[in-house]
Amino acid sequence: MDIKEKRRLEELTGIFKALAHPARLWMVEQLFDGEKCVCEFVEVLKLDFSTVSKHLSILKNACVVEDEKRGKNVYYSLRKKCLPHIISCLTKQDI
Amino acid sequence: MDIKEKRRLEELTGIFKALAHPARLWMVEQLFDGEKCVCEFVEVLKLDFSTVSKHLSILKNACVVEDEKRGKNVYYSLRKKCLPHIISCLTKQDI
DNA sequence: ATATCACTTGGTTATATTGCCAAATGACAA
DNA sequence: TTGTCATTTGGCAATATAACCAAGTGATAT
Repeated sequence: MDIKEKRRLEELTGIFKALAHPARLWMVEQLFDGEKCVCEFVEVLKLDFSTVSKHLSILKNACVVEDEKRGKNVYYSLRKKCLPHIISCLTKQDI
Repeated sequence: MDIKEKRRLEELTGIFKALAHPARLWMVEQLFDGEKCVCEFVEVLKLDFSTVSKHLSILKNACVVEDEKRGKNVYYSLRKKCLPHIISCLTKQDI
């Protein structure tokens, strides 16, 4: 296994790691129907602002989501557009 | 968020967790072109037999792979057949 | 300029994951 | 039966992850 292959695997596992937490996966699913700002997540998840922010930065670093600051708020939106399809595949039994 | 929704998220994150390790992801990819026995993985990964076996059991518990004992060997094969497609989607930039 | 709002970053502690070694298991072979 | 091979399980130490609180930042409002 060469260095290039190792980097490919690390990038891919980075995406899976990012999705491998209930709060993060839930937030990703919320983005399926459009952007949300951080405070909207904090309200529902009942986690500390800092915790939610860190979760989102993990998703951002993995290129799963992207952010945009507008006014006082930061809006997150889905970057990996295939995720709704992927999650639907994985949810079905034995496909 | 109700109990059923929590269980759904945990099952899904279980799959992503299983894929969120380079050695496990690599093994999953090896299974794309057919079953392999544990010793074949051990040889290439240069990890302890016990380590590889535990990795495979994580993948099995997440329903990503299945195993079958034949003679002295245990053969693992892919159960989530959509994974080649999923990985190809996630590998492409911004899709 | 100062305050406030909506975050992000740093630091700490609790918990989970990963790796190895050693020991147990289960199938086949002698 | 005794041994060996292929694998799993148990236990432990090292490392990584996740949560909170506190402090920092950067935009708007006063």
